[in-house]
Amino acid sequence: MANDEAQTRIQRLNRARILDAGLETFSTEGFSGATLDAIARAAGMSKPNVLYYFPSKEAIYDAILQRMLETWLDPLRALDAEGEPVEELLAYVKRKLHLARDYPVESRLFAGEILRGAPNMIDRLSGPLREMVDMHCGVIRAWMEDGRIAQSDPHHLIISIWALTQHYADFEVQVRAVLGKKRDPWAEAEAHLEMHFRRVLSE
Amino acid sequence: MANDEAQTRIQRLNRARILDAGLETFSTEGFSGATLDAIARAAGMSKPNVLYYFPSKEAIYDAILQRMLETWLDPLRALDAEGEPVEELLAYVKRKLHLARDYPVESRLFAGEILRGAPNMIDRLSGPLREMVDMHCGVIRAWMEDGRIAQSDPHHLIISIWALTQHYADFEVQVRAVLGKKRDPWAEAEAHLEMHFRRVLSE
DNA sequence: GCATTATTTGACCGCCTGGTAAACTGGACG
DNA sequence: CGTCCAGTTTACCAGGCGGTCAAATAATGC
Repeated sequence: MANDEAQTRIQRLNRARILDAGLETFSTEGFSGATLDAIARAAGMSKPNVLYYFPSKEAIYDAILQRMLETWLDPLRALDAEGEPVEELLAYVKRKLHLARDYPVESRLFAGEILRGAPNMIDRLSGPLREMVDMHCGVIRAWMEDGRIAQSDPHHLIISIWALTQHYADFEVQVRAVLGKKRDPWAEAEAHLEMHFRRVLSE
Repeated sequence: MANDEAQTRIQRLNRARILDAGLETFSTEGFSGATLDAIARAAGMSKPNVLYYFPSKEAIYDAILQRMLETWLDPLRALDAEGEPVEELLAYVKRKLHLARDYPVESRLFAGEILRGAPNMIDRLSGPLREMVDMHCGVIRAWMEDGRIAQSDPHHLIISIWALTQHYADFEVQVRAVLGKKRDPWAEAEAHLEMHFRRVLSE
């Protein structure tokens, strides 16, 4: 038998196709609403073939969450302690907003999982994610103590960035409904958030 | 036959019990994940009895959404144009935050419906809700033109209030995971948001 | 009391679901 | 050619789903 690591070209391809199809399906239908048939159809293969690559529906879901957290959150790791604080944080907001804009599907899947109480993700939240946030908070707190940005709770500052950027992706229908059809939510959001956080951060 | 309006005491009671049970079930399981059996069990009656009061699962869901929007959003209608602008808006933030804190189930159901693209709510979003928001924006815009609060886009200001307050309810698991077990998200959120918006609104 | 109507339920149906078994395909290697 | 095996599919199953029906039970009006 092949060992764990060995994967043929076709295996990698089909696994990826299933994960892509599942991402789309789970994010729009929810975990219960998504059916294996729908995922298989979206992946362009038969249902048993899907189950040839993954042991169960939940295994697909878990694999999607894992892949997402590994790749999706990557641009958020950097927060340069040596940079100019305000510009550094505004760049962070911008990166996060673009992440939400360019990967709304991932954003919604993430939101859906958390809405349900994060049954398949809670350990990653209080593990890796929390460490990342705590690291950021260390940098931010230092900036605050040096008087380079306004004082506030670093954790809640991060939370507010996440809340505002995610909102434009997750609640896009509501945002569009409230703004009307002729406006461009994402462009406006970028301008508004820059000004918004400039005020929040300025001493 | 009884006309449309006539409802016996027991009808009102049981309809309400079903809506309460459905609210709980739908918000934690999602529309597809919630089963009529689960709703019936939560309401303390048999499944056919539930379907005696509502023609279908979706009818229950719609009725819940309607009741929710009518009662849940009520405290947000008021925005006194005669009051002191900053305090008026901070009071609005506080009301919205307490709404999220005291009715997290409603908040999550609302969020879940919007995540899915608001298939059963889109008309209410672009109708009544939008009118309410536009009204608020009128008051806010007047305040800005009088130079009583800082200039920004009123719609996005409202959106930012909604985003930040909803986030603490809808993403409560994540907030708790990031903050750690010993902290009190809601108390901290209230303090942080007051300071946050004071800065955003101050000239 | 009785008749009538409103409410409740157990039994049931057809459909769809996640998942399985076994057979089939096509290329690699001898 | 035949063997082998990763990859794929057809046929299928047991259980759960939303929903129906007819019969039983409680209220209600007289």
